[in-house]
Amino acid sequence: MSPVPNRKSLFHGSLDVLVLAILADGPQYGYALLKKVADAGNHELKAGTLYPLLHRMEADGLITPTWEKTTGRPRKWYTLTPAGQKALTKQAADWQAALARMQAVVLPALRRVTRFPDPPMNPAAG
Amino acid sequence: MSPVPNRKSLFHGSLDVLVLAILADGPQYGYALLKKVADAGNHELKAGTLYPLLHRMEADGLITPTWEKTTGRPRKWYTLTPAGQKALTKQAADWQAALARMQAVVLPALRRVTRFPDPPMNPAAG
DNA sequence: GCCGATATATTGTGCAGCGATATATTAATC
DNA sequence: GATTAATATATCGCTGCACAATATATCGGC
Repeated sequence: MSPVPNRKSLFHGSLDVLVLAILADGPQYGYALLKKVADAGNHELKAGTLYPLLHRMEADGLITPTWEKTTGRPRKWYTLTPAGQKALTKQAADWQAALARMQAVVLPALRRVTRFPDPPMNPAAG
Repeated sequence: MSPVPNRKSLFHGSLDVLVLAILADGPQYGYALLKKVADAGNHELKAGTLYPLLHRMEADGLITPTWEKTTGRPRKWYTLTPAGQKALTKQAADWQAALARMQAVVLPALRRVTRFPDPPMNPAAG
């Protein structure tokens, strides 16, 4: 296990959930993940972000690597372990809960502001 | 304006959206925000996080302060400016979009993993 | 006088995410 | 055969968010 992370921020670790979720669909190698996430229109995942993240997840036993020798540079395929599936279940559920609470505040506010974009200065106008 | 922030991470700035959204409902002072967020079951907002955040938003002209002299320590009420409303509109909309893309990946994966929590080792069982 | 609650604020630290860079392999282009 | 581009993994240093710790101020209750 890597040292206890300080992931306290509201949606810190959402990248972990994203990667775990993709791997739940089947093994992937890093470069393919980069392209996949970029193509899906999701927040562009950078190589300098992904590879350390994969190493962390591997160190935590959530994913396990297999080298594939193809033409060109060899690919490192990552497979979700049972521990990884468990982590995905928990983290994704936590994420859903946090999301719901967040949405309960944001959606009404968004509606309110969208409906009244620039409230009049004149109190008689209300 | 403060120098261009490096807010690139997936849901970085979600705290900003949360605070802006609450302020869209009416002016609040810092300590009340702390209690409000904690009571709402949302990720507990810490004083060491909130006050610098409020100062940043004030410096960016998104909110404007008014001191209230009450019994006890004076309160600093923050009101959403028109610029703040505009920022909320945009940031919350961006947030919704990012969310939808994220959910499109996470929800199916969560269902899949929940339905097959521990796939059998025996290939003949498939 | 002291403690606890209320209330704002600053300082130092940990670390996630990123830009920049390095490295390896192959195919295409010059 | 040198150069470029695409594929593919990896590391290092920087920035800035969020937090713990701490300081400060005012009031009420003991």
